[in-house]
Amino acid sequence: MKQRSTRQRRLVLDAVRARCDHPSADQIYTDVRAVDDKISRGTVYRNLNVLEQTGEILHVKLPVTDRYEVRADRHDHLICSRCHTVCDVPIPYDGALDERVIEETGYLVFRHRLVFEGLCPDCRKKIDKADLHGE
Amino acid sequence: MKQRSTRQRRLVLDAVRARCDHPSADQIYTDVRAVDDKISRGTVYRNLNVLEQTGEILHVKLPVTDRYEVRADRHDHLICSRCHTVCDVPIPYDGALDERVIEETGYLVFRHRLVFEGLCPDCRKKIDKADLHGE
DNA sequence: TCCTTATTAGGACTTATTACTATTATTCTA
DNA sequence: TAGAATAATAGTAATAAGTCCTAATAAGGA
Repeated sequence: MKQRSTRQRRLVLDAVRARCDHPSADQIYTDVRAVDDKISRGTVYRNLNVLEQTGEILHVKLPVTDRYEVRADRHDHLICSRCHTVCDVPIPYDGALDERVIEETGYLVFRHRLVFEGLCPDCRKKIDKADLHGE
Repeated sequence: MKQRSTRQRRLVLDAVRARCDHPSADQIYTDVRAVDDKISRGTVYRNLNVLEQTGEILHVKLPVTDRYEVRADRHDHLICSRCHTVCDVPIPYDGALDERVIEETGYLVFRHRLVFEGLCPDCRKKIDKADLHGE
């Protein structure tokens, strides 16, 4: 089952690369449709999975919905509870945590997913303003 | 909008308390239906949300689906990729991580969610056996 | 160029969850 | 303790995110 290079697959990869944020499958679908309005939803989902398998993109599973990004190395994420913007955390992935859990539990641990929840600087400002107005 | 104590709400809380694992909303729905086959899905979902708001139960958002449990303190989770069993990690919640991310990013961080992915001891055994048989 | 088969479009389907609406029942107050 | 106000309910429809299916298409090796 050797993989073929199709126009649709390239479009999906380009779409993920073109975004600097962490788009959802549906956002990628929308972007790709803007270039080719014949591409089907199933094709986009399947290719996102394929590209994840080959390591070309990263599949970030968030507490809410799945997101994708181009970075292939492991790292943690930060999501704003108000505007739902996602960003990477500038602290390295801590593999020692996985080792520690293996020792403590007897599980075989592949990896962990660490997501911080909070408010981004923009939303903090907006909420402070709203407070002044008695909301 | 003061909250009322209803039979259905108590049933939902009892159902979460009765389980030692991390049931999904649908599992709770099934359990509650076994006691009262008139309770509606919407009521179960709504009450799980209400009980989370009041702090009576904990809402654990996993990379896959949402789960609930009675423990009200923060802690991390471990999910088996094969049988999807969830368990608590016997390592304390690290609040210092949140502080560190606040300093590094300018976000206001409420909390983090840390989920380890791996294989539970049972599934490890089963997979080892399967290997011996050349699967 | 031709053949094999991976991949596709398009739609049906599934699963988890929320929204809607008329009805019921809890709790406050007289 | 009865009656009123309204929170909560059952039941169902609707939505969202993603998977599955099938006949048609096209990539890429011989």
